[in-house]
Amino acid sequence: MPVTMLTIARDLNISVVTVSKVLRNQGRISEATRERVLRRAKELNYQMNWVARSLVTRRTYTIGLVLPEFTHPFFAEVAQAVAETVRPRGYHMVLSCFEENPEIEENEIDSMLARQIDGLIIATSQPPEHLDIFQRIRRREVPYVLIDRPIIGLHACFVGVDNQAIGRLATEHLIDQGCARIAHLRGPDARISEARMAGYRQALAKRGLRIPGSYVVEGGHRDASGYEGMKILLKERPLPDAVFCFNDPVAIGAIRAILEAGLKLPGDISVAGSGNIHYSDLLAVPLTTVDQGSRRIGALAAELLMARIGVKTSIKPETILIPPKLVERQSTHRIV
Amino acid sequence: MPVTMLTIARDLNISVVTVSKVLRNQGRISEATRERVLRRAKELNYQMNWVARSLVTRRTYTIGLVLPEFTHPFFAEVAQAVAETVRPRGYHMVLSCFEENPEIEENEIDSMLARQIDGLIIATSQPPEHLDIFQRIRRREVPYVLIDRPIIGLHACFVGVDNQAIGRLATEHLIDQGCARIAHLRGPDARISEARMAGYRQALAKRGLRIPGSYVVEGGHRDASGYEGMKILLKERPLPDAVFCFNDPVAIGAIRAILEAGLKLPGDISVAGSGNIHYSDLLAVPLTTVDQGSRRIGALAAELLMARIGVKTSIKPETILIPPKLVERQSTHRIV
DNA sequence: CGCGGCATAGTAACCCTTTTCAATTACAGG
DNA sequence: CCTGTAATTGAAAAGGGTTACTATGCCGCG
Repeated sequence: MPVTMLTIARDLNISVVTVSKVLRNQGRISEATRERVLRRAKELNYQMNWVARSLVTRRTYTIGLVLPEFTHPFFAEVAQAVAETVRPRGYHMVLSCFEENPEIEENEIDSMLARQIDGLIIATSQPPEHLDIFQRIRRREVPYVLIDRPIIGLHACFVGVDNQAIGRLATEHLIDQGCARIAHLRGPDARISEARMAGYRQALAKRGLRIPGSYVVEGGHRDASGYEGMKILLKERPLPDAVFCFNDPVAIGAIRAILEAGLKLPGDISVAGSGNIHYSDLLAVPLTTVDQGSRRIGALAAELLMARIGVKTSIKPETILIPPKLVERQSTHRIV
Repeated sequence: MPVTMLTIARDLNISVVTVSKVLRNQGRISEATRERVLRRAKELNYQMNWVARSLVTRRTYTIGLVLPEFTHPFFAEVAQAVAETVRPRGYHMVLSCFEENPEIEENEIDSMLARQIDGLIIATSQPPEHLDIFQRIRRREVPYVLIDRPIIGLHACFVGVDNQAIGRLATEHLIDQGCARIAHLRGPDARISEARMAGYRQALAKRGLRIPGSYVVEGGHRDASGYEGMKILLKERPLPDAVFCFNDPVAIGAIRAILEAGLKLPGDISVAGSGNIHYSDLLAVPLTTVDQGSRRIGALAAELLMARIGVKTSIKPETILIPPKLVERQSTHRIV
């Protein structure tokens, strides 16, 4: 019932091969038949069956984007950038969200591989001791690039932000504002969180500041854990005069806790986050943050991936670190 | 090179048909061969080629989600809900973002159809006079459900919020708070925006309030146009004492304009939005808004679609209107 | 007149799986 | 020993394209 190349071929008393060649603009075809084919195709409203084509060409013109969640503005922006980069080149993007669950992530990737996607962009949650899935990707010879969360020792492309620089940038800024008792609400136990904390410590060391160990509180990556973490910090004596937060949601949670405690912000405590999420300039207190260039990460990752699709010679993996940029707002204004 | 059913079949000296049957748990197969096949498949790490399967079954187990943008929190939440609903049923989601451009939307949908997706969820930008694309979808007999933006007269499933109720709810709330000069920053010229305005007018009429026509300002759907629109409203005399905004981003823009003008919020002017986007309780002034149940919209649309995939008897289109819920926050607190 | 060369069209095989239906085997019953 | 039935297995044909190679016709040229 659906119109295929065979329909056109029979109508015109030619072979499907000729139709195929015309439709792909490939091979020597006389102008006359080319036009007949094109016209009939339009009349019948012929649409290529990409599944059939994919079966033989082994290209689906579809890439997979695997993210922990979309509702986090950072990932939403990455996704949009990837989609926009990839669309003009005729690629589709299948999107999967694994809710920070490594098993779901693994299954989704396997399932994408089974569907023969041409490439993968992944913000992985795999622990460093369980990297099977990447071997499986490699065995299939599907190019992939990691974003946001690097895995050291994995011979793979990576596009992300320089997390240590984020920690340095934010902390130095707080020091520059006159803060001396700078606490840190760190993220979940993972590479990123550690890098940011390393930057934090580095900045403190460079400026000769010593901070009690209890000033660093481990938490999650959402506002709820920022709220809880800040409540712990608020019991510290002496009270910190600044907090560098793992990311903006955590900072937002922290701000809520601070304001609830009746403290002034800025004034009693300054807060800096990271991510520069949309609307962070419209919060209760406009948030000083570090921009991670989420759109650039998405666009660059997509371009890197495109460049690797279809080239047999496995090029050397590439790592792109986007330098972060401080965005100064009210939450860290100097108290005069 | 890749391991296929044929690889397994040859290894075991049986036919691919048998392998296929085992792998699908279908047809009568002796326990002995079933186990041999399963074991060999695991040994070889066999992965089904879904493209090949799709070609014959005409099912890709992939649905398309077509949105104007992901960075808008509403759509991000919808997307996440769709993904989570669809994943446990073995479906993938290809996501496309058309940047409010009807032509891109059309192309993307066509291209998804060519890739044989099993169903579509669309937040369309097509003008009511140009509905070709929906005919094309229908001709392919691909089920689809519209979300967020209905098209009257199009015999199609729809899941969205009751926009008129949103306008009523927000406006009545403002009236209850003692406001009498209630302005409206309406959205772009489209059905949604009109419905919300209709609800706004309805509430005013019901309470016997008359409002000058200049109190309604047309704009876009982003914070920038809320900012501009509010600046226009601020020139009105008498000054409005409340604004019902098309959505939260517009409300956020309006708040910025109000605060910049040195007015008190709430106090001089109350602001209500719609959407209840993540973080709207953490804004400079926590925003009273109307929750649109974005997650429910995504989940219900996905379920509706799933229910229609694979059933030949084209069921009657269904319309689900989610009743909105008022979320009261500081931006409309009664001034005592 | 025969041959090489070019432009165009077509044949057959293949991509990997499912589906339909026929073939084979085993076994019970007459 | 023959027949009928049930349980397994397999052969062949899709499904809609692409690819490599072959066939055809026409031309100019030695």
